[in-house]
Amino acid sequence: MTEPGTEGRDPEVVSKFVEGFAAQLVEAGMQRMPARVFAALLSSDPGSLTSAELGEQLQVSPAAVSGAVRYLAQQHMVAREREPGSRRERYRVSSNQWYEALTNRDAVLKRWEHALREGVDSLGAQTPAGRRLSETLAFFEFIDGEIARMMERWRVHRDQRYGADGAGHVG
Amino acid sequence: MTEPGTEGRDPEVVSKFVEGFAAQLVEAGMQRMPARVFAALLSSDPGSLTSAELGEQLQVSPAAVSGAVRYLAQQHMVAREREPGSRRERYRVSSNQWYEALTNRDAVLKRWEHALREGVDSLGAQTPAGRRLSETLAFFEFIDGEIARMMERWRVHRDQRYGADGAGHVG
DNA sequence: CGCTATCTTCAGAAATTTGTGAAGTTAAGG
DNA sequence: CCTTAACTTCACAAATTTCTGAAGATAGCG
Repeated sequence: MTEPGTEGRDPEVVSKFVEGFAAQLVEAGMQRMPARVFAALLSSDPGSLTSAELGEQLQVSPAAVSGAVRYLAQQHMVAREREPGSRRERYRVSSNQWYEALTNRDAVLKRWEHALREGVDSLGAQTPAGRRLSETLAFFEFIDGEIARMMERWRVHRDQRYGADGAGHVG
Repeated sequence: MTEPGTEGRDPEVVSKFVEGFAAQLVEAGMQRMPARVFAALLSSDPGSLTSAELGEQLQVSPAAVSGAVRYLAQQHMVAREREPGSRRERYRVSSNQWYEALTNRDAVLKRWEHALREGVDSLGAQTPAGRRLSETLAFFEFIDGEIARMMERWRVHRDQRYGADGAGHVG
């Protein structure tokens, strides 16, 4: 029987999930390497891996890992942490990671809204096109506010389920 | 010589919005040509253009328009309509289009959820990794339900703003 | 101080994606 | 039916993206 540590897992089973889930992310628009790295981290037992471990598991160069991790960090999809007393770095995900990423997603929405406002101004608020842009803008503004409230509800929901202090959940 | 749908408008102003907004969509992960076509439709006065009009405005071949429109139709981002008494086709957007597209987005979420469930099963629900996947799955299931209710609230909000029968808004 | 483990950057090869011209298909109109 | 306008498909060329190996930078450790 296998220990509940990283060592006792069937690498092929893990790899099958990693590649399958990554493929779904790719299909939804994510770049391939970031998707694979994220899936690998998500399905690791400690929730974090080093650059070397990622490179070995995914069979890619350190450079590829470096690029993917930089991208993921920018998107708030992974946290980088320095291992104390070592020059190694660990890349970490939590089960909460999508919440974090989505929360920081509204920067994109804000830019869309800005572009739409410019469009309304330059095409004329009274033109048919201007009105369409304006209504589209209203939708995004609505969504914007809703997402914030939705995330707050998720926090409550999760705390009820896993405990308000986070004890007993994976992190 | 003004094109239908661009009468009295400064093509350069229109183009500036189209390319700017398309660039934002591209940055968020959308393919370039679909993004440009969508932006062009959104900022047209009639809310619809023919293949030829799109090709001319964006300076691309009919083949490129065809490909972009097929993609957009699959994503529920444009509607195709046959012009009666003509062999021409019109591609249409409404200010409501993002609502439509987002509503149909949950097919993606469902596939993610499916992949995560497989992961929980194959890695073991009692392992740390399995628990993390399980909690991630719970988040998506929560989001799933929330989005449906959010869209219903948008419908109500929009009807209050523009009238329940849709009169007076751009379509 | 060097030594070396570790990550990052960079130029270029390889793979993928994207857009074109041309041929193919479909259907309106005579 | 035949012609022809209009969209679609396809093979290929061009542009872009992605990944690698190698060189470079950084920082712990002796």
